[in-house]
Amino acid sequence: MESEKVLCVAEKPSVAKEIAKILSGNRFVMRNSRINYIKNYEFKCQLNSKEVQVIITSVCGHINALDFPSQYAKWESCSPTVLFDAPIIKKTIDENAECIRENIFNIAHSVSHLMIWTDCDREGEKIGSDIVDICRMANSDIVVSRARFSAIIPPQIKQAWESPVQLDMNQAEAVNTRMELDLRIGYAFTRYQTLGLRQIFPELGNGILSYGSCQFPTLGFVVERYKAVENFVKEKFWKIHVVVDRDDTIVNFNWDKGVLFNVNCCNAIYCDLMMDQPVIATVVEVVTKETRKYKPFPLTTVELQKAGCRFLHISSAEIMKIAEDLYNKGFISYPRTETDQFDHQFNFKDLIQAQSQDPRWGDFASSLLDKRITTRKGKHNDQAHPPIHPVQYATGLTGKEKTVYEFVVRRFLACCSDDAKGNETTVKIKIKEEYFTAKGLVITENNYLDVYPYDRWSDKNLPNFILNETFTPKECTIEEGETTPPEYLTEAELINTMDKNGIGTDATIHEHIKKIIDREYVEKQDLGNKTYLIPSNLGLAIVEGYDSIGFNESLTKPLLRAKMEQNLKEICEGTREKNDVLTENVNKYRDMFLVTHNNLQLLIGGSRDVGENDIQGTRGSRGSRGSRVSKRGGRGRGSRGRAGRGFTSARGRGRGRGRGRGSNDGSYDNEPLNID
DNA sequence: GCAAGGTC
Repeated sequence: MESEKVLCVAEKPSVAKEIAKILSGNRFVMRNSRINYIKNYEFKCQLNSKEVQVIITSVCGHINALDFPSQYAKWESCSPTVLFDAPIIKKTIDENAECIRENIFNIAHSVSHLMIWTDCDREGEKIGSDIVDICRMANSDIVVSRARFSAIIPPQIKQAWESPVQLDMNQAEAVNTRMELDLRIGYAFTRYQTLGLRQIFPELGNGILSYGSCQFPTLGFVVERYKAVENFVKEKFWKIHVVVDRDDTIVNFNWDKGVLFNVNCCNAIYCDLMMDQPVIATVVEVVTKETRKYKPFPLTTVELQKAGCRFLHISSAEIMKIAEDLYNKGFISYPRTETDQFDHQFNFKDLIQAQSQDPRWGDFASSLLDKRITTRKGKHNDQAHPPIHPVQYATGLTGKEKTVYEFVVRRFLACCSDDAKGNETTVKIKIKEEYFTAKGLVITENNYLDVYPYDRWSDKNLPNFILNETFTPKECTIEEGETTPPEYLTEAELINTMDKNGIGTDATIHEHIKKIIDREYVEKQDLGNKTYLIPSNLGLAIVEGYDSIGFNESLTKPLLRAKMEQNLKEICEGTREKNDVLTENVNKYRDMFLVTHNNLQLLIGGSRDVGENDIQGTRGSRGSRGSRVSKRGGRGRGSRGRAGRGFTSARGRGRGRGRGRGSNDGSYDNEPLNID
């Protein structure tokens, strides 16, 4: 009797290949599909002490997407509000996805079992459920199971093969919900904002003013920091500073009280200290203890992007492109991972060995080979991918690829090394009743710092002080200072903030940042030797406009997305139904849409005398920064006095044919939008 | 032409 056939489908080609290698012991037949990067791997394998025939293939991320039926495709075909309730259709993403579907469909005819090997996360369950649908269409009797693995290494994969579980349909439903909400809300607000603002500012041309539940909070973070800088009010402070000259070394002692914001208070203390001359300081504490500079955590996508901006001066979008290229060439591991801990069975030695031939870090790598490797363990594990690490020694790389590969290797070797160690000495002195402290550092072991130049730690020389000795300081002065404003947001900080607030995923954070730049809501500016993200007039005006409407839950803050995420989690946990969450969220956003529409004057001009001051008018002082609209020329005069027109739909009132009602009397007629 | 999420 012919043995049973099992079809295994992974989320991406590289995983299909790895699983095939592991389960077949590298003895498989590889067949092409109609897409050159999708391969089918065939071999025989034991399952429950029976021999089965296995075919492993993959999809390439999502197969299906949601869309509105074609009659809604034209922006003017309906009022944007209709999109909150319009029917939605499921379709194959593109022609490639169609070929991938066909490949699976054809194989499914001839197999009895289907095993899903997509990533073990929410999106993976959804992709898996789409694969099941395809296979059931071909073969309604197919027996379905799901492999659950926490890393693509032999023991985990073998374990997953032998003890499969069932797909988690709750998670798939959560993703279906997310897809539908993102589509409805994103399209409705985007069309509304775009068509409406184009009416008011024709110089926007064909520019799109998009709304998205991730891109708006991202923009919000940039604006929030910008305003914190602009609105910053300096405050003066005073402090007492002690300088000691010993053994030809100047030692600065910092006041334990830090700074005081009351000059009289500071003066009183200072006068008291200076009353008896000469001033006598007594050493009350000399302590030396071992200190460490911790080696880095294993590398995640978010950390790679932050490091790219900070150390390598490469934007997050570009570093992801480069990392994906390095991955596709087989030099580094999968670059989209949240995992910051290596599996305890991870094979470090072979990977370190491979690096030992390099003239730059080879000696360091060699020195690790006879040591026991321990790495720091972060708190994240996506159950699918290990931290980013080099998988092969690479030669012949140039430019930024070389830079990024070098970073990945050095980071990996740093993780495998030891913390840097040193001795920190603290000297505390007392003058009357005031205490002052100085610290020194002697580095005793560089360890990881030798291979990881991106971190800095340096010796700080401190001469000898003896407990209870007394001396007269060289100087004891009162100093005035003032608080300094925060800096504008850097891309690395933005990535961090998005990550912490759950805006976007490791694979999409950089896309959202790129999007708000492409939309000209935000621009990059070099100040000094750093690059900052600064909102354009347009970005600032939109955020201020929405914020001035005063929603309970701001469209430009992360909380709204967080609540949606919480609802999705409830679907995953089985405590809420998809339709329940859909209805609640669609209603919520529809309400916000209507409130927006009823407060157009606030959106387009804030509460600042709409009709007289347009957005440019209120932002005039910042015009020199080269905003979207001013760059396109003539926004100032051209749009002045037009803002009061309010949002109007393009339909029924073509551009330039407006009747101009409501433009100067502050009244708004919302009817023309046709939002019914 | 619009979203966010996968991935090549």
